[in-house]
Amino acid sequence: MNRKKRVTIYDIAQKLNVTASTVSRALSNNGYVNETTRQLVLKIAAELNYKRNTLASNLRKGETKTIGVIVPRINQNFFANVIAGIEDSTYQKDYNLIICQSDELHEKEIKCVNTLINQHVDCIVISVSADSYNYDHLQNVIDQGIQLIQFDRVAEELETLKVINDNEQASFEAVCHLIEQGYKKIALLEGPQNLNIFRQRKSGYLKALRKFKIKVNNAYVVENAWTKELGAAATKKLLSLPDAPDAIFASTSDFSALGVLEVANDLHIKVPSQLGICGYSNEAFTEITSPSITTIDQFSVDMGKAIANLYFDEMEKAEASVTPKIISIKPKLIVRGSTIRRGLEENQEIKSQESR
Amino acid sequence: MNRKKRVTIYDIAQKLNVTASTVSRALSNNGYVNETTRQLVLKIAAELNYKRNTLASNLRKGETKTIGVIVPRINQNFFANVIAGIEDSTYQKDYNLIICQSDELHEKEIKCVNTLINQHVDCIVISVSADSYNYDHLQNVIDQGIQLIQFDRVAEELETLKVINDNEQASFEAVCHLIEQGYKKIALLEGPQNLNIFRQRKSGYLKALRKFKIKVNNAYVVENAWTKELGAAATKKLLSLPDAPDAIFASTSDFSALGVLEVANDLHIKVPSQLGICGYSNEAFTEITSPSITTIDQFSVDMGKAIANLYFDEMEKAEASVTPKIISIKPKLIVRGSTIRRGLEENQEIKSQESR
DNA sequence: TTGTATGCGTTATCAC
DNA sequence: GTGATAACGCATACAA
Repeated sequence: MNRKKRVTIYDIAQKLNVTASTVSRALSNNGYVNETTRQLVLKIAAELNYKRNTLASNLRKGETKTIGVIVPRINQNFFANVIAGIEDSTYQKDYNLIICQSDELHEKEIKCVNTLINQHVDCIVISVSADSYNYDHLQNVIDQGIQLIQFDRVAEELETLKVINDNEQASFEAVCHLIEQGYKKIALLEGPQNLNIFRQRKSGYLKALRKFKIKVNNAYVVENAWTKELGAAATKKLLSLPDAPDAIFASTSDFSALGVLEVANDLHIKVPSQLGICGYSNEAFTEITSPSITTIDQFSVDMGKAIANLYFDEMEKAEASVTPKIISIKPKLIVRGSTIRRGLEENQEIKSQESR
Repeated sequence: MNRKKRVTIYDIAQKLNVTASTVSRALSNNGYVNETTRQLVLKIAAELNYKRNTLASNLRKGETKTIGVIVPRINQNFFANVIAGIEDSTYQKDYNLIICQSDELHEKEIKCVNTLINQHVDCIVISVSADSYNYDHLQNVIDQGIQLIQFDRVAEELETLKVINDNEQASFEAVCHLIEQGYKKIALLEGPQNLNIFRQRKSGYLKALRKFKIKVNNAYVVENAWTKELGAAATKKLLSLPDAPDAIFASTSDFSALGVLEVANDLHIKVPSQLGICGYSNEAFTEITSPSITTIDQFSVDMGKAIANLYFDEMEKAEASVTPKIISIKPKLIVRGSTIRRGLEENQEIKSQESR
C-alpha cells in the first residue's frame, strides 16, 4: 500500500496565505475568526478533501473521545446487544468505541486493558471474564485516571461505577413463579460462583425456597451447568435421581435451559406438566421452542444506553463522586409455555393477587 | 474526573540519567542499546507503571495498527460473528478494532467512514447498508490511501479487496435440493435488489429453475420479505393464491423463514409434506424449531478471519495488487426437517448420485 | 481578528 | 552505545 500524504491544515493555510492557527480556529469553531476567512477555509478544506487528524488533535488535547469496551464474547447475544446500546448513545456524542473480547480468559483480559490504556481511551467499560481471579488490572485503570465502568459481571469489591441487573430479585421471582405453578422440587443449574451474577441468582433461588418454607435439597443444585451440553448432562443426572425434581431453573442461561428441554423431549417427559423449565436471558429462540421457554429479560440494549449515559453524566460533574453510582436495572420475568401448568384463569388470579 | 498526568519516557530517562531517546530505543527494542541499560529501563518502566502513549507513537509513525469495521448492525448474528472472527485474527497481531454500526442508514455509514478516516485507521472493513445509493464515501477511503475491504454486501463496481459468499451457488443448490425433494412450485422471498447478495440469491434461484426446466411464475417472487413479519405476510398471500406454491425459499434470512413456518403452523399446513421451507444464514434457532429449518451456513466467523488475513497478506506485499483479490467462501446447505419430504434412503441415493 | 511560539509523547536521523 | 534535535499534525496562550 502506498499511503499518500494527507492534506493538513498547513496545506490549507498556504493556499489562503494565512497561518495554520487561523485555519485550526476556523475548522474547530473556537476563538475569533473573521466570518469570511472562516467560510474560505471551509471551502478550501472541502476542495482539498481535508480530514482532521484525530490522532494529533487528541494528543494535543489529552482526550480521545473514545471508550473501550471489553466483553467476554462479542458474538454473544447479550453482549452484542449491550454494545449496540452503548454505540447508539455514544455515536450521538461523536465518541468512538474500541471493542475487545476477552474470550473468557483472564490473561487476555489484562492484555485488552493495557491496550486500551495505551490508546488513552477516556473510559473503559468491562464485564469481567469467567475465570478472572484478581482485579489488579482494573485497579490499574483507576490509577491511570481512566473512568472505569463495570457492568453485569462485576468485581463487587472495586469501587467503580456499575450498571447491573438485579439478578437476585429476578431469580427470586422466577422461582416463586415456579412454586406458584405448583412445582415443589425445584432444581438449580448454577454458574461459576466466582462471578457475582451467578452468586446472586443462586441467592434469589434460596430466598424463594425459604419464603415458601421449602427445604433445600443439595442434590438439586448442580454446579457449572453453563452450556447447552452441560445443561443436558445435568438434566439427565437430575431426572435419574430416586426423587427427581419436577422443575429446573437454568439460572446460567437459556442455552442451558434448551439442553434441559431437549433431554426432556428425548425422554418423553412432558413439559410443563411433568417438568417445568425456566431459563435466563430471553434469547430469541426461547420464544419459538415448543413449548416456548419461560425466561428472564435483561434489557440488554437499554443496559448499553445506561452505561453510556452514566459516563456522560459523570463527565459533566467536576469531580468524581465520593460513592460511585450503581445503576441497577430490574430484569423482567417472561412467563411462557414451559412453566404454565395451572389453568390460565387460575394463573391470572394468582398474578393479580400478587401484583397489587 | 481528575485525569492524572501519566508517566512518560522522560520520567524514566530522568530517573536513570539518560535521555528519552535511549529509553525509547530500549522500550521499542530497536537501535543499539546496552543490554544493562535496557534492563534498567525496563525495570524502572515497570516500577513507575509506564504505559506507552499509542497516540503519540502512532502520530509519529504514521500508522495506527487499527482496523475500522462498519456493519449495518452489531447485534445481528452474522455480523457479530464476522467481527468476532476479525478480532480473533487481528488480536494476535496486536491490531485494534474500531467498530461502527450504520444502522442500515447510508448517511450514518458516511459519518462512520469519515470518523474512521479521521482516526487514521490502516484499513476499513465494510458491509454496506441496505439503503446505500452511492459509493463516493468508499471511493474517498481509497483516495485517502486507506486499504478498503468489502465483505458480504459489496459494491461490485468498486475495485477493492472483497470477501464474499458464493450466494448464487448456494441458492442454486438450495433450490435444486427442493426440486429433488419433489417440490415443483417454489416461491422466492427476495431482499432489496440494490444489494448484490440478494441479486445473486435470486439469480441462483432462477438458474435452478432453468436447469430443471421449470417456468418462472412471477406471482411466486415476493419483493422485500426481509423480516419475520414480512415473511409471514408474504406467506399468507402466497398460500391464498389459487395455485399456491408448495415450497418457499426465504432467501433473505432465517427470520423470514421463521415467519413462513409460523404461518404454516397457524394454518395447519404440514411442513415439510405440504410445504417445504428453506431459509438463509443458519441462525441458531433454525435447529430447534419444529420441524427444524433447512438453511445455508455462511461460515461467518471464518469469513472474519479471512478478512483479517487478506489484509495482512496484502500488507506484506510491496504494492497493491493490480487486480484486487476477491475471496469467495462457499456456503453450505444444511438440510433439515423442513424440506426432507422423500424417504431418507431415497434421499441419500439422490445425494450420492449427484455428488460423485 | 490574526500571527507567533510552544508543547502533546514518541520516534527517526543525525552527530558524537 | 548514547545524546541532541527535529518532526508527526494540531491546538492554544500570548502577543500584535
